[in-house]
Amino acid sequence: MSDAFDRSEPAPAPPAPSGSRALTAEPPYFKGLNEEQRRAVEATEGPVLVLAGAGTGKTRVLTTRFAHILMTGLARPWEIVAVTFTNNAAREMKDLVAAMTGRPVEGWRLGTFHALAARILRSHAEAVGLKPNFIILGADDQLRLLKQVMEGRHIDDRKWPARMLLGVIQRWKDRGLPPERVSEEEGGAMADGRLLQLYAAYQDRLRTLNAADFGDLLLHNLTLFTEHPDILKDYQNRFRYLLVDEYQDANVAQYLWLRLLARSHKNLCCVGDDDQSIYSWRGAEVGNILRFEKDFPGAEVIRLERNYRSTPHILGAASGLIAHNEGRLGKTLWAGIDAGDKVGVQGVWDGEEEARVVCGEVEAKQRDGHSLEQMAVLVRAGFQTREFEERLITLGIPYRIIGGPRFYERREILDVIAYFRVMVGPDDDLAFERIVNLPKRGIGPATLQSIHRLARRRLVSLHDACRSINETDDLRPKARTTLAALITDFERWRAHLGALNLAELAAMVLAESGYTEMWIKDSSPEAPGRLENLEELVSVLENFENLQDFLEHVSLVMENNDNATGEKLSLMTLHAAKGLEFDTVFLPGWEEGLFPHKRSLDEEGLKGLEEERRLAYVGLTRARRKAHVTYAANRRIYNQWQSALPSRFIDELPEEHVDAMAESGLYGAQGRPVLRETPRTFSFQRTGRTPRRRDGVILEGEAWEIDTAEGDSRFEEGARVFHQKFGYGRVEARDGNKLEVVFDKAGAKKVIDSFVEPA
DNA sequence: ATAGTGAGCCTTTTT
DNA sequence: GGCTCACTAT
Repeated sequence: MSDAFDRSEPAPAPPAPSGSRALTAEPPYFKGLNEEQRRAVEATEGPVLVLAGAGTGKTRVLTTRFAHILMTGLARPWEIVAVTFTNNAAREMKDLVAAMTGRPVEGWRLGTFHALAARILRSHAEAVGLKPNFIILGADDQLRLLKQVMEGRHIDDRKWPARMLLGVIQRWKDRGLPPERVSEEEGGAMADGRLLQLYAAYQDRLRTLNAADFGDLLLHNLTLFTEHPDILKDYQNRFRYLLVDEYQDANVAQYLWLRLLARSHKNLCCVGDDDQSIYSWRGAEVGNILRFEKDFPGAEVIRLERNYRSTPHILGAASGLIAHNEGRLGKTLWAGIDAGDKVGVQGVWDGEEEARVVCGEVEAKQRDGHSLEQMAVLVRAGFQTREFEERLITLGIPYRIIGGPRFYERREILDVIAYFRVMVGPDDDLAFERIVNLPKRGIGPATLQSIHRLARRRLVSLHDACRSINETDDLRPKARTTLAALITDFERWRAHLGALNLAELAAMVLAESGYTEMWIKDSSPEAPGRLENLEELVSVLENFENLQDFLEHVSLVMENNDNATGEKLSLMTLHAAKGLEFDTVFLPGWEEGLFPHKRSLDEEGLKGLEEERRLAYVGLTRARRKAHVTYAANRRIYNQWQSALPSRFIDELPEEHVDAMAESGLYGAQGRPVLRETPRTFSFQRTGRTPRRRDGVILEGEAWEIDTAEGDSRFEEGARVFHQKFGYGRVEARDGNKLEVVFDKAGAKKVIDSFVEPA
């Protein structure tokens, strides 16, 4: 943090009145704001809650407010803190404000909660027992660390999955509770009643490793602020205006953080929508928004209800749906445009047909001149995208998946980063452990354990233990020399740290460690993609001065950017879609069990159901002109066919805003496999809009595949074929509809005829 | 002792 | 279908 630089910047002068605007004192950015929006922008002093329904210009208000504070000289750029939840939102806001004000963005306190908290923590790391260069652990490391701690305490990972325990610990952190503040009972019977101990031990390990996980960033901030009032005071004085986006997503820790920072000046403006609260499972607390007026006495509440996005039919459908929820603040959205199309609701036979129908509709829209950029498929769960992807590939429709595994969560990226981490901080045991046998060096679990023992005995890190391993005869000579060589390698690379630029250094490490070679030799179909990612990583490194900065960037900010170019259809989860909008939105999978998701209902009951309903509300309100809901009677979920009823949410859509579509032929069997002994029990009724299954016959998976083939495969021996997963290959042998194909990359595989297409 | 193979597990949402 | 765990061949 370069405060000296920030503070040396001169205070902004009030905007110079431009010639044409000279008569009206009103700044240009006010143009087009409605009454309420303008009020939300102008009410700069004191606590303000802006209840902004979907599509009511929330982003506009937030950015204009930021610009307004800046341009009127109420505060200098670094005195305004603007917090978002996603990097995307932060970037968007930055761009918009920069465009509005024409000012450079350096020194702005605009970012995600996590990024801002990390920055503060770096400045005062010692106060919470960390060093300023602490590393931020991702999900992967967290889990491994917890597993290690569990192993040390003989807590059975089978009986108490580390994943689950980590979840509980994270919820504690979300509530701002360090181990010493969790009540004894709360741990309950989990982990044989020792979960609380486990939490404490986990935190100890983190500190020893000079590491923080995501939750710690906020948690340590709270500790810092409460134990060091002088530091808090400093930030309270510095941060004169606080702006918060998506307040309904804030967890308790984030709420406390805001409350501490806003305590003296109270200039806190939170924008949110209780109807779009969809993150309770990761600790978000709708109560925050419902309690705002109580928490901040004298708060002004401004409602934005004029919707600028969707047609009345879409709004009507969404409003009718969300009205089934209790305990909301209540808003009445209204639109000023023509009615538009009703929400389409369509039942289909199974997931495959659903993908066909939706993608067919996409093609039709495209032919009518609609841009793929303006269409999106929003699913409940990640796995649903697969069927769509397959269909889109077949049809040759370009698409992008938003969300999905983050760039930095990919295996190869984590591996390389682990190399870097060991270079920067040799004591980073987690990173060291990750790469010590990567590529394979013959250092197996047994050898690793000896190293652990030695490290513990001498109270040094794994890296240092290896360095002195030659003094002992714990290990076989072979392992010893390998390890010695690895340590030497690291020392050599480390020596180049200041001299070479990062990209060069990375290339060197990748080559000399044998890591790149490992993937070159790998014949799996993913290998080429991984190599590409490695190249991308190296090129990203060009932009960084030192590894520290890069590692921070990677763990907090870095996103997928491999799909930036070209016009594409967007595929994403409903969660990922929040804040976005499209002309046309497809909402597949509206079935009981999937949406609302069974697990949500099982675990959270009515609360879970209401959150699912809000998710449906979010989905519908993403659409500007048209929303298509579909549901399938049968779905294959990990290789098992399951039948399902249409989602209750479909029944909750007001009839007058819905158009139930039943295309003849959709249910006809022509061109489709005829299923033996499995009469079609799912029929669409033209009159009612909620078709129901008449009985519960379940479709067998085997019948499906066998009956797909009419006879022998359509492929000749020797034919070139393409498989979505394995790539290109050559048919070697046939057996009915089964083919034996030797793939160029993936080797010989037996595949079903229908899974490949002519190359 | 390690690496490669096969069986059985789960599978929402993510900064 | 992916991941972890256990077994077997080297």
